[in-house]
Amino acid sequence: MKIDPNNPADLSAQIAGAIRDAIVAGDLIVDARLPSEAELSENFKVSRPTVREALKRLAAQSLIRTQRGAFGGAFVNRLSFEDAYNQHITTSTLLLGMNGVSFDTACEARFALERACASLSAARRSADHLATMRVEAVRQAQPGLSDEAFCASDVAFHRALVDGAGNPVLSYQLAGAVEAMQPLMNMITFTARNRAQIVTLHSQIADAVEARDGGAVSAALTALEVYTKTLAQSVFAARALAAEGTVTDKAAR
Amino acid sequence: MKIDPNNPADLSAQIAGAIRDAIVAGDLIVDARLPSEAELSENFKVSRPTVREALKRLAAQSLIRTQRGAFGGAFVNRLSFEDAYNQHITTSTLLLGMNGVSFDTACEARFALERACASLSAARRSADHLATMRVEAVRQAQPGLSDEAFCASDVAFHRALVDGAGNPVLSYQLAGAVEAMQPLMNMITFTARNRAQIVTLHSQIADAVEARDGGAVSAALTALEVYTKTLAQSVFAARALAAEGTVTDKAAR
DNA sequence: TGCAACAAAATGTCAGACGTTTAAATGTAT
DNA sequence: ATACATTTAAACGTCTGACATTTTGTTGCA
Repeated sequence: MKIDPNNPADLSAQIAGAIRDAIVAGDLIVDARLPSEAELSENFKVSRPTVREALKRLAAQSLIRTQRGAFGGAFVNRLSFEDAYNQHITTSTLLLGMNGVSFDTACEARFALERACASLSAARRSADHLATMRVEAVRQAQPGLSDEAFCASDVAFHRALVDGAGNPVLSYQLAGAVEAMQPLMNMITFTARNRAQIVTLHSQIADAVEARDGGAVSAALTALEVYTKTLAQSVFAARALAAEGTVTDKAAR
Repeated sequence: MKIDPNNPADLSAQIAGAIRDAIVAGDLIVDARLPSEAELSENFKVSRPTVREALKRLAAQSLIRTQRGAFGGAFVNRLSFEDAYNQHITTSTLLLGMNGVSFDTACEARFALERACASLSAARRSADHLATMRVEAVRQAQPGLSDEAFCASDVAFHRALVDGAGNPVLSYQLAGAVEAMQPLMNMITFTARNRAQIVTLHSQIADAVEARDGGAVSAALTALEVYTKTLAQSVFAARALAAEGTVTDKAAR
């Protein structure tokens, strides 16, 4: 694991890679303590700042944690579901935002994945999950809600649906799809009628979950997907038209 | 964005967080150049090594890239699907490996997500995707294959199925679920009969995809899920029994 | 025995320096 | 004036050495 080709570039990246490989391969188990920075710098024949940069890279991925003081040091971190959630959400959000992913594509992926949870959630959801869904649906029906708060509640609703499946791996995977959509959803201005329609569909979903009818959950999700897409389409079309108008206005001057 | 509380801990983490927020919020767009390390260290009132540690954290998440030389520096990186794949796979693999996730839980999540792609892939797959699935199924039927190679081919097969849906967001999300299962699958020793059964189910899936019958794909996936679970169960049971035997042997001495 | 002071180990941070890479600016020759 | 070679400067990559801070363990005293 001490292998370090002498030349090409970025020693800290090479060192981080070597340690990461050791962790993934299981050579370094959870809570194992890495050698101190001074020892690492000696082993790898590099300076301490270089070692530190490598360790920071690993810390950024939650692969290690550091502890100060005597008998402190860097320890292999147990990657918690929460850390993984957050990383996944950040990555997914940036991926959608930076690659010109269309609303339809993201929407399709999100609802396809959510339907994957439908029958499991219908079968296993606890009373808590159902209650959360009901609470969020009520919140969404309140008139004074800002668009951002509406979207946040939407995420919470779907989160409860997904968590109802009782499979943390599924929840983790879905977190990226559901939460990463929020910036795209926030671009939409919802009219009162839009919201009412969405709340109706949410209530249908909750009803189906309450009845433990996976098929109905799936169908309601599909209806919501279709409605969301048409809604987005009309909003974007209106916006494009407005932009066109602005251009025309400018040209007319 | 220059805000930096004076005290608590880990300046480099705070700086990395501030820059990351600026990127996620869109204040720093793709390919924008960050100030030089010297300028950043002046702005944040910290030393250059500290700034560098912060930048390495961001580089570890593929949020920035650095370029040497005049007019070089740190630039906001366009997060590619490939970078995101790899990060997601690493995170997912560690998450499963470190948290005692049961085989059944991971398996359930994987197949639930894969079924989410079934109808889309049946409808949209190209001839290439189908051909890849056929090739991998043939490869899996060859006798001399090692268990690792068999599992790798399994991943390639399912990868083609998922990619057939033609939705890169879906492919990205699924990559974590499918590839992260491989270490768990590698723990299973497949008999010739096991493999034959799996190849049969893979062929059924390919047939259904060829016929563009999403329902049949979904059903075959479910059959494969059930078979995989029973297979794993028997393998683990046999292994537990063997361990028990060893203990008994030792006790008998 | 119990508590306080001290020592040691480790990370966190800083300052300054040198090497290397790269692109732009400059200069020279055709 | 253009083309090419040279110089220059900006920036990152790395190193050395030092100090600050935090935490733990141990010693010493009451």
